[in-house]
This record gives sequence, structure tokens and C-alpha cells, in this order.
Amino acid sequence: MAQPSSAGELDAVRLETELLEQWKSENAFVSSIQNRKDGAPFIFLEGPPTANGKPGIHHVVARTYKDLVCRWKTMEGFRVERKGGWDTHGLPVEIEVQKRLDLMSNESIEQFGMDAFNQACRESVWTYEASWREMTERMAYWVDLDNPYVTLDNNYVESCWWALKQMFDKGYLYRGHKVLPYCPQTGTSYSSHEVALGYKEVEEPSVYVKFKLTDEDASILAWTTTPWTLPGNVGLAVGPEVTYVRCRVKEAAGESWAGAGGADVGEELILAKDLMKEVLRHHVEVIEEFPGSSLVGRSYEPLFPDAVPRMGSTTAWTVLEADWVTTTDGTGVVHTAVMYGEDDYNLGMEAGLPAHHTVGMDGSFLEGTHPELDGTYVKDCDATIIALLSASGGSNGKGPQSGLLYREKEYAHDYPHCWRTDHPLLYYAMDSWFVRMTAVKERLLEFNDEVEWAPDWVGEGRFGEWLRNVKDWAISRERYWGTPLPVWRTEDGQMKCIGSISELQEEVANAVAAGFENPECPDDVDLHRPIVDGFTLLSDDGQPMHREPFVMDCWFDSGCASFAQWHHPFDGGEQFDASFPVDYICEGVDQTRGWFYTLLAVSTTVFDSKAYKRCLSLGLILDAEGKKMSKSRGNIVDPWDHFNREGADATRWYMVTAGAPWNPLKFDSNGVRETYAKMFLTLWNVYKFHADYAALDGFDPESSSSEPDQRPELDRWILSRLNTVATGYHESFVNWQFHKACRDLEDFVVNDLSNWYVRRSRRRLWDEAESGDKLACQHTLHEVLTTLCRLIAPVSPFMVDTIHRNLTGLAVHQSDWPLGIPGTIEGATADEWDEVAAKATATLPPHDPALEASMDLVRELAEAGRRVRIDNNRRQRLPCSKGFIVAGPDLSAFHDLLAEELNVEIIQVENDLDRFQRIELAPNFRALAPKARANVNDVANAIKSTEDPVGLLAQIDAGTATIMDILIERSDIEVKRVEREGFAAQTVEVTHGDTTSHVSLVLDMNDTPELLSKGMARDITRRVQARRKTLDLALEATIELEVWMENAPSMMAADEEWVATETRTSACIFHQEGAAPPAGAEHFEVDGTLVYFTVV
RNA sequence: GCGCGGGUGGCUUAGUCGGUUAGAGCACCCGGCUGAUAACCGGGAGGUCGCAGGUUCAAGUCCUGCCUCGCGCACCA
Repeated sequence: MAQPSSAGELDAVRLETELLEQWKSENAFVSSIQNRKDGAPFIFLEGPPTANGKPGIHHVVARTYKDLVCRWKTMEGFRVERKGGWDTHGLPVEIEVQKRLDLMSNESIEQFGMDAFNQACRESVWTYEASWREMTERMAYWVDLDNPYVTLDNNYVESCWWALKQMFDKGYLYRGHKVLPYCPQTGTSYSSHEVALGYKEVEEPSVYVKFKLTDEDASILAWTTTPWTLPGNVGLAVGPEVTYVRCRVKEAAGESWAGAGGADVGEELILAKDLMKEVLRHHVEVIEEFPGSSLVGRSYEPLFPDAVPRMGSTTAWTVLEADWVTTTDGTGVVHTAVMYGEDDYNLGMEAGLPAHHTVGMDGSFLEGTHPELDGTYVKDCDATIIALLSASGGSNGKGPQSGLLYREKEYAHDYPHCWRTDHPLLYYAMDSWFVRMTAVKERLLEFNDEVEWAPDWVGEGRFGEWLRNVKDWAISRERYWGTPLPVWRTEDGQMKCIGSISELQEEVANAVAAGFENPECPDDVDLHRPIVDGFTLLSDDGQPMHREPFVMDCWFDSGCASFAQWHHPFDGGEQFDASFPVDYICEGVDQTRGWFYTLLAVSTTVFDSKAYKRCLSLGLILDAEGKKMSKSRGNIVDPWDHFNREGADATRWYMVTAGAPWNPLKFDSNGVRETYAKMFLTLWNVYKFHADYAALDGFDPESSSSEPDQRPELDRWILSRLNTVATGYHESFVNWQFHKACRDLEDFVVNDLSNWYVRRSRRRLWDEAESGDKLACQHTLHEVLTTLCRLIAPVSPFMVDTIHRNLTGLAVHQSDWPLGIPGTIEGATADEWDEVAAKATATLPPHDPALEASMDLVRELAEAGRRVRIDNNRRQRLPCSKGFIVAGPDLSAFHDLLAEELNVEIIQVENDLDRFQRIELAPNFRALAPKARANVNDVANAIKSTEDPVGLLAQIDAGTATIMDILIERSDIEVKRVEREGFAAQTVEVTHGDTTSHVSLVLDMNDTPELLSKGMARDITRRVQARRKTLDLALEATIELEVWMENAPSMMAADEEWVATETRTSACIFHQEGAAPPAGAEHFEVDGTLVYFTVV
């Protein structure tokens, strides 16, 4: 049944695309889960991507890490359901549509019709869905895209509403103001991400303004870069610890005064002491110094008396203290306009300043601010404001003769601009809804502590830092396309939060009964705007309630994914209970403040629980130059470039081995190429070697057997290596060190398996007769390859499936993890690796560390042999009569192998170490340093450079060795044995546990006629073989060979015979020395011998 | 500005508790080996381990400051 067929040449792309078809027809993904239907659940939650952009290689990276963990856990016996998801709301979608329909302001959207606009958004979301699906399938990310959760679905929205109502009922939801960057042209406020897109350096007038104290003839100086906020001024902030001075102007300013403003001689000004030089342009005398705290409470004249009503505030137009005030720029006094700065707003709320707008949503001054300003766009008012302040007496008529402006100064700084219209943004206090995250801060921190973060510093550091500074979450957006905020409100502020469709229907019915007209509210009412805006509800005291006209931050949507994907609590109770909190999530580190946070924020406020147990936070993907990949930079790598060239296996393997998952990955296309050539081509060729012979011989692993402990050392060695590598691989997986796991495994495939085991085993399979040795090799290859396939499968799922199927008849993705399947054990949980259960089900071959160590040494000696030959100018094919192994462990089991590798007639063990070796002494600094202290270097040099190491060692052993009055003991030194000069030898160091020994290899360089003949035979053979290859002859084809030689050693008959058989000749003639070769004969020269030959 | 993570030959990177010759891969050069694959083996060239101080007998590794890149936060009068 499981008899392998031979493997063809590798065409990775074809292999993968054919396999995709097969998976599809077999429904392989679904059956891989059904296969584990009785397994313990391992819950993965997909972070929903937005499908309104084309997927790039960076998405492939994230999906690889998601996929590999899910596949790995499935193989371990867990049931790993993977529901796909789509994030479909939010500003990015709206902007995309606005661009397409050329609707660049809210006004134009409303003219166009919110209904139609939202419909366009709804459709736009799926623009690239097909691309995503194709990418996802091609890269073999197994996720259920046929039943995904979609944030715009009514069910999903209803769950979000329910969640919000939980918060509302717990008192976490409130209505307030937030100062946001706002574009009056588009009527839109922006998230910080969008603001970051639009920073531009601009030069603007900044002004130093005098605020005249009411109770004395002095003014406090304050600075601002936004003169338009001055009419809104209601306070001045000073640092309580900062030192301020009051100073008097002594003489008029000089000629160099530039711009408006000024001060009268004798006028008194107050500002931070540190900033006098920076700010003042007059000669002044300091009258007094005092801390900021003594200014607090002083009141001053409003600059624009009518602009802001007092509204009962006792603190308006007084000096306030704020610890964030610094003296790095300005005057050390911060002008505070409550509605137009975040600090200002917070301070204003704290101190009870009037919260009153002087600027409308259209960006122009409101009526009543000042006759010369009213109705004008604020950014056009700089000159007017400066002129008003500069007038004698100033804008309020209560200032000094010189006016209220002290100075103006051009100021260059970065300022946010609307990235769509290029207009400067205004920081503007807007009505907004908040979730009181500050109330649950301690819980957030506790839950975060329970999460296993990879890497841990993201949890403790970046995310922990964020949580420690948590602010209330502004969840409302004045937008159209999103989950509507389900809060209805009366004009006098009574509120209702609706948590379900049925509740909405009930409330609508009540309202209708009370006589308020309402549209129909069927079971499948669309929960989007503008439908929901149409409902008028009834307050408890009979007033009409209208919906707060906001949609929610789309991050709120995705933050609800853990339960909204099941339509909890309306449906899917079981699924939810069984899958919350989830076991594993994985996204880019840029989600720290995004999804990682909102998931936790929602679960904490709604369920008082964490949302996920493990979180893998991935590093950013950079291009080959180290620049972040982004659409705007145009440096996005198209994954298909690689899918269509090296294939998804190589692409995925490359991404995992290129670095730790959390490190930034510089995506290098050459790296994918290299991975393909090294890892996958090598693996394929090993497989091909096995499969071709297995097919030829009709090898069937089930109908023959070969006891592992009966197999040759080489087999037992590779099996033991496999055990070691697999164990380490698994260990690294558990520790999230996927890169390390895969690098080590790759090294195993290339070095141990291909370059040693297969190379050393080739001849074993040439045997045409059925031999125990051949069977041993075939069983070994079978075991190694199938185990490798299962280890590699989670990372690169294609080629290994093909191999595994051909060797075993079974799909690799239905098979078990070689280290055990604890997930299938009753009572298992996904929370930790069950050692006992794993051990009971593991299928690894026996581990033999001693054998591995011996083989290591053998390989080192083989390499040493090649080095010896190069140093001594002896070609590799010319045999040596003897090779001596000096010291070291018993390697007699490998002597034959070594003799072949070293091309020597016989290996001998030399017991007289001193015949080929001498000793060297080296200091052991760790032991020596505490004794010798500052003299350690001198002592060390004395030990190193001793003329007579043997004598010194004898003294040390006798306890009589002192250097610089320090008794040198055996533990203070290391004894190294190295080869003696004058021998063709190399010494290698062997570490066995914590002891090191030195083994030398010595080659006998003397020639004999037999050796020369043998060597020549090998050179001829090799040339003829190369010729056969260039002639593209079949392996079993025979040739007729003729050879002519000049200045050759005399050839032994046995060697001529050997050449004849090795090169598969039907006729072979060695001509006498002196016979002339034909003109076209191929020829080569080796060690002074000229050889000609013809192949027919 | 604050926080986190980096900076090691041309490129990508490893480097444990501080231990005296900083290790690999790619690319390059020379040589070898090969019915062994786009492979392999040996050798070579290429490194002020970001800079400057400090601790130490000894620093890529620990400390301080600075430069620089990335990310995040705060963006401020």
C-alpha cells in the first residue's frame, strides 16, 4: 500500500498548486479539524484584517505565525477551530469611498445621502476580498473563510451593542469632551495615526502677550503659537516650583525691534526667571523673585472681555498651577484656552474654568467673540488679533499704553495638517463618549500579568506602560460608517443605552404607543446609520429621545471579537463558554495599542476577565533597506513574486528563519531564493534519493523490518541526531523560538542528513541484491524523512505533505506530532505541555549521545584529513598507506568509514602519544585570577611561553610549581596536546561533557607503486565519470573506454579492472606507455602524468 | 522630550556567567571533491563589535554619557 513511487525533478510551484487542488477536493482543512474532534480545544482568535487594501508580504508573515501554531497544536492532538474575520467599519473605509466619489467633506457626504454613502462603504469593504482569499489559500493559511465573522453583520453589531450596554449599566460609559485634531474643511476629527501622516514644518507668528493683573499695575507674559486661541483664554498656568521674576522696563527698546508690540518704560512684567534673556528685548531691573505658587489665584483682565461668559466660574481669568509647565520655551506661563488644547481642557475641567467655544465647527469665530473677528476663519485672523492687542490699551481697553502685545516672533515648528486637504488642523474640544478605563486600571494590570507574552518585554514594557498610563477611551466618532452608538438622549440629558434588537423594538413600540412617530423596526432591522437615527424613543418622563449621532471607534468592534464572533449572548452560548478567554492570538506589534488593548479593555469592562492567555507580538516587516513597508512608500513586496518563483514553502520558511518573530524582519528576496536552494532542494533530493531506490526495489516499510538496534552505526547515529534535533525543535517551539527551531532543523537536513548520512549511504543502496544493510538504510531514511515531514509541516506545509503521502500513504496534516499528542488525552487542556501524555505517545527513535559524540569526532577527523593533504600538497585521490589516530575515544567501529573518507589503506591507533604529539600549557583565567590578581597576565604569559612545558607540568603535578610566588595547581592550567612539527598531522579538540581532549590525525605521506597506481585509477575513473555525465548517459549504460598515458606510474591489473567496472565498460583498453592517442582524445594532467582517453 | 528595541566584515546574522584567536551563511578569490544537488570540503581576503569615557587582571558582553536607526507615547503653550 505504502510503497513509494519515484520522485521526479522538483518543480515547487507546480507541486504546491497541485497540492492545493488536492486539499480542496479532499476538504483537507476541515478534516484535519474533524480528525481531532475529540481532542481538547485550543482556541485561536483571528485578528480581523480590513479587506479594502491589497495584502502584502507583511500580511503573509503574520499569517504564517498564526498558521504554524494552529497546525502544530492540531498535530499535538488539539482541536483548533479557526474562524476567519473581517474588519469592515471605520475611517479607512470611508476615506477610500470619499476619494472614489469625490466627497471631501461631511457636508458633501450628507448631500450625497448617508444611506447611499454607507451602501458604498459596505460594498467597498469587499474590494480586495478576492485578493485576500487568493493570498490566504496560496500561502496555505488554514482558516475558515467561508463562515467568517464580519463586523458589519447585524449579529456582530448587536453583540457590540450588548457589550456597550454592559459598560453603560456598570457606569463605565459617559459623555464628555475631548480635544481632538479637527479639520474644519472636512468636518472630521482625526485619529493620531492619521495626524501622524500630515505633520508639516511651518513658520507662523507666535506672540508674547501681556495679561494685566487686576489688582496691581503689572502684567504676566505668556506665549502662544496659535493667536486664534487667545479670545478663548480663560486662565494662565504656572509651574508651582518654577521661579518667576517681576521686572521693570528701564529704557525704551532699541532700533532693532522688529514687528508689532512693545512696552513702556516703567512697565512691570512677570515671567519665568530662566527665560528672561530669551524673551525680553528691553533693559529691565528685577524687582522681586518668587515661586510660581505665589502667583496662583491672582486674577487678570480678560483679553477679549465679551468672548467667553463667566458661567459662574470663580477661577476664570486667574492664575492656576500645573505641574507640566516647563521653562524650555515660551515664558514659563501657559496661556490656557479650555477648548483648544488637551492640557488646557484637562486643567480647565479640574479648575472649573468655563468651557465655552469661541470658534465654530466651520473654523471661524462665533458671533460675539469680537466685532472684528466674528465669522472669520481663525487662521486668517492672526494679523487682526495682533493689531487689536497692539492698540494702545489693548483689545480690552484696560492694558498699558503700549498695548497688550509684548512681542511677535516667527516660529518654525511641526504642526499637524489634514492629509487630505492640506489645511492646518485645529485642536478642538468635541462632544465625545468615553469608557472609563481609568476605573479598571488595576484589573487591566492584573489581567495583563496573567498573559504569556512573547516577547515578554512587550507585555511588561510597552503594553504595561500603556496600561499604567491608561486614559479613558474615547469611543465615539462623528462619522457615518460604523457601529452606531446605541445611546438615546433627551435634550435635558436623560439617557438610555440599547443592548439588543428586541430591546430596541420594545422601546420603539413604547414610543409609538406614546404617540411618537417611528419607522418600522423589524427583527432584521439594519443597525447602521441612517436607519437607527430615525428612531425616536421615549424617556421615563415622556420626553422624546434621539440617538447620539456617533458611530463607535472601529477598534471597539474588533475588541468585541472574542464574543461577537459567536453572536454572544444571543447565540452560540456553548461556543463562547468553551472558548473564552482564548488561548492564542498573534499580530504585529503595532497592535499593542490597537487590538491587543481593545480586546483586553472590552473583556475587562464587560466580563472582568482577560481576553487571551498567550499573545505573540510580531516585529515590523521592513524592506531590504530597513524601511517600513507601507503603501505610501511603495516598497511593498508582492507575495506572489515569491509564491510563483520559490513557492510558499520557501517563503514561509525564510520568514521564520530570518530572525526571532518579534524582531523587525528585513525582507530580502535573495533570502527566499537561498532558503529554496538550501533547504527545500536539499530535502527534495534526499527524498528523491530514497524514493527512487525504494520504488526500484519495491521497498515497503510495513512489509519488511529492521530493528533499529541492529542497524549500522551510521543509521543509529542519524536516528539519534533526529531525536536530538526533534526534541530541541519542540523545545524551541514551546518557547516561541521558532527561528531557532527551524535554523537547527535546516542545519540537520543539510549537514547531517544530506551531506553526511546520504553521502555516506549512497553505495549501500546501489546494491542490487536484497541486503540487510540496504534495508536498514531504507528504513532509516523512511523514519527520518517522515519524522522530518511532520516537524516541518506546521511551518512549510506543502512539500512535506507530498513526501509524507508518497512514503506513508497518509497526509502529513492528519498525522501526529512526533513528540506526542497530549491533546488527545482525556482531560487535557491547552494551558501547558503535558510531559507524561506526550511521552506516552511520542514516536521518536532512540537517543544515543555517545554515538553522536563519536560521529562528531569522526567527521572532524575526516575534515582534518583533507586539511593535512592540502598542507602537504597531496591530492585527495592519491591514497596514503596509513592513517594514525592519536589519543581520543575508541573509534574502531568507524575505522572503515574513516579509511574511505581519508583515502588511506588502513587506520591505526597510536598509543604512544608522544610519538606525534607534544603538549602546550594554557592558563585557566577563572582559576588563576583570584590568586594572581593584578599579576594574572604575567603569570599567564609565563605559563604560555614556558620552554619546557613537560617539566613545568611535572612540577605542577608534584605541587612544586611557583610563578611569581604563586603556587600553580593543575586546576589553574589547561593541558593541550598538539601535533608535533614535521608530521603530516592535524589535531582537533573534542569536548565530552566538561572534559576536553585532543585527538590528532597523522597521515603517512610515503608513496609506493601500489598507491600511485590506485591513485591514478581513481583519477581516471573520476574523469571518465564526468565524461559520462556530460554525455548524459543513463546510469546503467555501458561504454567502451581506451586510455593512453605519458610518464605514468605502472598500473596494477587490479586497478585497471577497477576502472573498468566503476565506469561500466563493456570494453576497456589501457594502451602501452608511448602509444599515441588519437587527435580527439580527452586528456588531463595529474602530478606530472598526462592521460588521454576516449569514451564510446 | 519620555519609553522600548536595535547598531558586530559588502549583505544577513550568532555570540551563554565578562576569560584572552568574535563564530556562521551569502557574495568574492584560490584550491579540492563529486554518477552528489542550484550541492559539498579546505584555505584566503574582509571586523576600530556605533562613538567616548568608566569598572576590571580581562569588556562585543557590565556602568555612564553621546551619536544613530526603528517603533510606541507625549506632542507643549
